Order: sequence, then structure tokens, then C-alpha cells
Amino acid sequence: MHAYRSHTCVELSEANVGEEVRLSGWINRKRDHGQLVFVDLRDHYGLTQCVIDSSDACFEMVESARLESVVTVTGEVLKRSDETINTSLPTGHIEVRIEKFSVQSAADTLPLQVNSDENSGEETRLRYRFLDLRRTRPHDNIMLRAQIIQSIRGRMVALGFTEFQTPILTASSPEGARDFLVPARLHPGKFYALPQAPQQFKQLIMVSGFDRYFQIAPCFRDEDSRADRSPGEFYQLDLEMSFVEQQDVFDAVEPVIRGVFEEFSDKSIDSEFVHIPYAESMLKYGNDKPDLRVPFEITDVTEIFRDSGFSIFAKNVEKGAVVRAVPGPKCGSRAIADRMNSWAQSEGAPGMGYIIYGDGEARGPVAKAVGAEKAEEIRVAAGVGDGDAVFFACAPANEAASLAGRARVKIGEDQGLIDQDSFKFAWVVDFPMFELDEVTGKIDFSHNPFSMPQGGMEALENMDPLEIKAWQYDLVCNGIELSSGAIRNHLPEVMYKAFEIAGYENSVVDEKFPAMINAFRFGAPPHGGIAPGIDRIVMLIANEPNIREVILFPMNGKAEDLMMAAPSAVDDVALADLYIRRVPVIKSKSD
RNA sequence: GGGGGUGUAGCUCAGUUGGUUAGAGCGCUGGCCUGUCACGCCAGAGGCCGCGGGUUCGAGUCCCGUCACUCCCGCCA
Repeated sequence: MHAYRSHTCVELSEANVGEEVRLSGWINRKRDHGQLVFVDLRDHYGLTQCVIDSSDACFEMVESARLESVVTVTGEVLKRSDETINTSLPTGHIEVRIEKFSVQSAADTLPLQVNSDENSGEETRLRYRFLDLRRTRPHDNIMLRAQIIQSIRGRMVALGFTEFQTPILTASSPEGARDFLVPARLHPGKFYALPQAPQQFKQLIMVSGFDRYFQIAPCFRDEDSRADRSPGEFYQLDLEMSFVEQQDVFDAVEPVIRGVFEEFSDKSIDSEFVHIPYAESMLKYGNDKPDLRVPFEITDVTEIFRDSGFSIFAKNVEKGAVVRAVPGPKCGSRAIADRMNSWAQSEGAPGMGYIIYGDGEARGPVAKAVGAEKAEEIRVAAGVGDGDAVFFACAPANEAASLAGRARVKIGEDQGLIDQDSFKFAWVVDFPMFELDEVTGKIDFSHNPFSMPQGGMEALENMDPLEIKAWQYDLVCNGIELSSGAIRNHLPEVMYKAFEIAGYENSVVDEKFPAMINAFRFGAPPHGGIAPGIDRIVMLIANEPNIREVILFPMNGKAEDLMMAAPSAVDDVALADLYIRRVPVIKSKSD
């Protein structure tokens, strides 16, 4: 017989009754009846109940073995009597009589409870991740992730995409997020950077003539974490296609995403992903990642408040502010309105005006100030009725949109109006090519500098830069940005011109993007692509509120790996090899 | 960098208006229990109430500071 096991802990059934078997695994739980002990033995595959009574030689060993110790059990498979069958276990019709018992590895008192569905504190979970991962839900999440990635690979290959690996040590790029830098031993004073995404490589793969590329690609960005953003590193389904327009990319990606979501989740999915222009999304949803599960939209009511009796808004509108109205279904009470107002203050806004509609009339300070006629206009514009409320965000357009957007989601959540059993996908399209930097007042790329402007060279030469749209798109699901992509700019002259508008001379392009600009001089196919975030896809399908739940060994919010104790100090000898010297950290008061 | 939340036994948590000896479940140690499957019963050990200062006759509880974890804003082409 094998030294450790003849079967796994899920395999045995009535068919094996009478066989001598050997199982190895962890002690999940024990039930000690004094003269009779039950041991639930757990491995990756399942649970098998093992049993021993005091007449047996190894009884005391079994009785004293601690939970989570790794043990090997040898014995006969017994059929359970009808009254003792456990129908909630696949192996519940049998049990194994412990005839030989050995402890392969004893466990200390546990820092977290493995056989519990309750999460321990985050720090404990991360420090003892190998214990946390034994628990059912984390274990299942990681298996789900592996299966999703496997399914994605299969789907991509079936569509004629080929998986390539791209470099991990590459050049720092001036745009975008903060880079992780790696000192170059052979080049004192110089650094590699970890790729924020294989962006330039995948475009160069197209220029190299490979037509359809994909990769489950690690991406590295030194930016702060969020619940849906792991610090440091994450994975994208990176893909790129030659000779395509925007709709071709959608047609390729949509079935893959829908297929994966349908394969691994029971939630409903619309048959077609809606297309929402960026400007419309900002207006109706207050952001570029709309949660379409919230069953109401924001309306612009600026003109109703212009010259109205509500002087605070009227004055702000005169100065260029806008007013956005957020419907509040069943929010027609003073208590809810007050709660929204203090919520808005906690979000950094001065507050949130409101009108309450009830018994055929409009109530509240705003309603009084603007009069019944305008209050009715607002009610119709917002599409609400008796018992509802309307909340107002009055500020410069970006700020008002943002506050209204957050209020919309909050109302949806608070009022229980979000369908928890659906995935609502949307393509957000027509992103602006450029935007105004609010601090410097300069024009800059609003998204990806490698995107093709809609209208090409002609648009760059003749239009107001802020009016130019790009062939740039996001895929959004339930208010989470799943992916971002674009039709790329493959024309050197158009690229120079675009960078020129953003304030960069040709020489900057030549210096910072030598590969791209060189490549585009030797016959570059028109191409485009997208890069859905793997971690976020798994997080949505697993129905987890935090991205750490779908990552094997995640870092904490401060980008530390508590289990491995990374980052860590290194000695001066290692630094000297790299021509690096430590300097004291100087903390100024302004820090 | 800024704001919010949390921090009490190995783990998950309770702890009233500031008032005697800080509790429960799980786990751990010991005892009882031969059909449990979150087994049951009895007993015990285990506490710098995150840390430091302050107010007070008296602080787990109030105040200030600080640290840790977390969520959000900034940031994330």
C-alpha cells in the first residue's frame, strides 16, 4: 500500500465497503465520546469520517492529536447504519475504522480557526495565509480563479489568439502610474522597471506580424490599494488584434467575458452589452463606470435653478456651476433627507439639497424657495412621484457629477434597489482624447497616449483638443471597471501631433518611446486591443467584496507581504553591488 | 498626504451613565460520556482591555497623542 494514501478524502463510497484503505490529511474536527472518537479527516478533495474506540491500541494517540495536525489513517471502510448516514457529505454513507494511526506533522494551537466560516482579523489571515487558505471559502476561491483562467485560455485559443510571454524587466515609462524600479547591476545608476502592463510589447507583437495576441499578464503599479485594487501587482487578460476597428474588439471580447461569467455564475446577464458614450455616462451616472443595477438616473436641472428663488444654487449657476438631480425612490421623509445631507458632508460636499414629494405637494426649504411650479418641473425631470425625494448636487460639472454619482449608488444600496443577482455590463465609449489638468491648466492625455484620436490627423489639426474623442473604451460591470482598451495610433505623424498637443516635442517621443516610433516607420498594421482585469473578474464571479479574497498570497493595504515579511531590508554588501547607498529618510513637517 | 471605522483571552465577539473580582462561544488542559457529524456534560488555565500620556476618589468606558488593521478621497496613462 502507498505510504500515505490509497484514496483521497472524497473518493470512498459504499462501493469500497470492506476494503482496507489508507487516507492522509488534516484533522478538521474531532468528536470525542470518551470510549469512541470520530475524526473528520480533510484533504483538498473533501472530508471522510474516521472512527476509533477505546479497545484499539492507538486510541489515545487519536484522542490527543490536535486539530490541523497532518495524520495518516489506515483501516477498513465500514458501511454506516441507516440512522448514522450523513447526507450532507459525499462520503457520508461510509466511515473508516482507524486501525493504524500516525501523526505526520503535529499542529500547535492555531492562530486562526480553520474549520470555521468566520473570517479572522485581516492581519492574522495574511500572516498565516497558508492556514487561511485551508478554509473552505478561500480554498474554493483560489480553485475558482484557476478554473476561470483555464476557461479564458481555452476560449482565447479557440478564437485564434496565441499566448506570448513579454519581458518582466523592462524600461520605465514616463506616463501613467508610479513604476517599480529594479537597479541594473551592469549599468550603475540605471534602472529597469517592472511593466505596468505589456502595452508597448503587445503593440510591437502586432507590428511583428503576429495578428492576435493574448496573455494572462502580470502588471506592476506602485499605487495605493483599494478594495478592488491590490497593491503592487495584478493580472490582466491582455490582448491585441491587427486590422481591427473598435467593434471588432468588442465582438471578440464580449463572448469571452459573457461565456466565462455564464460558465461560473448563476447571476443573470443581459444578452447585449450596452454602449454608453463617456459624456452620457458622466451625466446620467456621475462617473465612467456606471452601476446599471441601480434602477434610476441622474438628470441635469441647471436651467431650472438659473435665476430661481433658491439663491445659493442660482448664484453658483451664474458662476458656471451645474445642478444635478438624483432621484430618491421612497426617500420622501425628513429623516432620510437629513441622513443624505450629513452623508454628503462626510463625503466632503457642503451638503445635499433636497425636495420631498408627498400628498401632491413639494416640501422642504428648496421647494419653498423655488416655488411649486419649478418644484413640479424638477419632479417631472427626475421622474419621481409621491413619497419620493430628489437630491441635488450643485458644483462645477465634474464635482457635481461625482457627488451625484456616489449619491445615486448610495440611495440604490440603502433602499435595497440593487438587483444582487445580475451582472450589468456596459461598454463606455468615446472617451475624450485630452483633458485639462485642473492644477496646471495644461492639456494632457486623458487616458492612453497610444490611442487613435477619432478623426485622425484632421481632428488633431482642426478641432478644439478638448472636443476630440479617442477610440478608447472601457468595459464596466456592476460599477466596477473591468477593463480598458483602445484602437491604437499606429501612424508616427499622428503620434507626434498628439504628443505635441499634450506639450511634448517630437524629441520626447523619440526618447521615451523609441521602440514604438521606430516600429511604426516600418509598416505597422492598424491594431487595437483591451485588457480585462483577471482579479476583478474572479472577484465579481466569486461574489467577494475584496480583491484579496481571490489572490493566493496578497499583500496588505500598505503593500507588505506579512507572511514573507516583504519588503525587507538588505545588507550594505548587496546594495554596494548595485551602486546604491542608503540615505537617512528626512521627514519634513509638511509630510 | 487627508478623512472615517475598528482594536478586550490563541480565535470570534459582548461589556450599561465612568463604579466591586472584565464575560460568552470556539480553541487549549484535565475529567465524564460507544454513534457523533457545529456531539453533549463538568472543571481549569489563559487578559499590559493595542501602546503612551491626561482628566477623575475611581478609566476597558471620557480627553490628547501614537501604532496596527481596514474602508474611502488623493493617486491608479
